[in-house]
Amino acid sequence: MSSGVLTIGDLSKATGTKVETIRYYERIGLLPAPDRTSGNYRAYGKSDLGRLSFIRRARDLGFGLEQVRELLGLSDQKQRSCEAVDVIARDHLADVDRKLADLKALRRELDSIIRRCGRGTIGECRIIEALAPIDPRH
Amino acid sequence: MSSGVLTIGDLSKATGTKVETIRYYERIGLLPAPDRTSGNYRAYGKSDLGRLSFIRRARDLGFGLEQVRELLGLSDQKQRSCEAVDVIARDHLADVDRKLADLKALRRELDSIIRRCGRGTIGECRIIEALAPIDPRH
DNA sequence: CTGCACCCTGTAGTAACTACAGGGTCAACA
DNA sequence: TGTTGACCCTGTAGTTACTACAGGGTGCAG
Repeated sequence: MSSGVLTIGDLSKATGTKVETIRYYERIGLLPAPDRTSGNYRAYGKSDLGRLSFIRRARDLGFGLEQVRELLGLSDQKQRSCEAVDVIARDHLADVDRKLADLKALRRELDSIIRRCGRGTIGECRIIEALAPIDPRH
Repeated sequence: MSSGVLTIGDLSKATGTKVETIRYYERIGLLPAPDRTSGNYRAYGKSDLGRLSFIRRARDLGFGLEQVRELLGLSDQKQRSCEAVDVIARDHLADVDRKLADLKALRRELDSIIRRCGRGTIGECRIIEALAPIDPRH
């Protein structure tokens, strides 16, 4: 495969995405169906690489596929849709902050359990009682 | 339903868990099968509430169901040597620390997106380009 | 010309729920 | 007493975001 043409395997290696996942993204319309070679192989270009990189990165940041689709749509129509992107990102940030706080709390609890445990107070490892406040969230 | 007995709906409300999810947890053995009333309703107690609270909290923090199962095992096997418990707990602590680092990094990214996007001049929003570096991760 | 790595389609499996369908139970209210 | 209406039951099938085959074709190196 010469010049700027990439196989699905090239895309896979370049982005760290499994080949099956790339085909899946095509199936659900996140990636456009590429041209085919004479042997029916998918022939990708540079723009496909960029688009897939974006998808992977957004997924890595915890955006759902529908959110990614929305973000891609916003960038496809090169209008001033910055506000919409901002809303999506802010929404996600709030979620991350909540998880961060919870995780810090869990870390503290786990750490104190380890300290109690290490000192040999057998039978006092009450992890559930420590970690399951009756306080319901959501 | 009088005294300390809770219906599945009570548990659902108290923990923010869907009724179907509670039954699912029972099916896969995360929650013990509770006693039944004369009308075949599930009758839960306080300890079930605590256990479910813990499961939800751990799930919310990104632990998989198998990890949750292991964490629950920490508290169930109280007669176990403290040293063994300590090893498992430390392992989970490492896991928590990794998640914390990931989330912090994610938070930074999102925050920078929002700052560039929300405050930036409309029409200079290059979020998609910013999010899709040719640099492949993983 | 024969391996072998790679590609193709299609289907089915995974985790962790979530949503019905079709029916039973229970407390309240007229 | 009867009848709503909210709640419960089991069982099955759908969802999200992949992942893993099965069964077969392509392309290049030796």
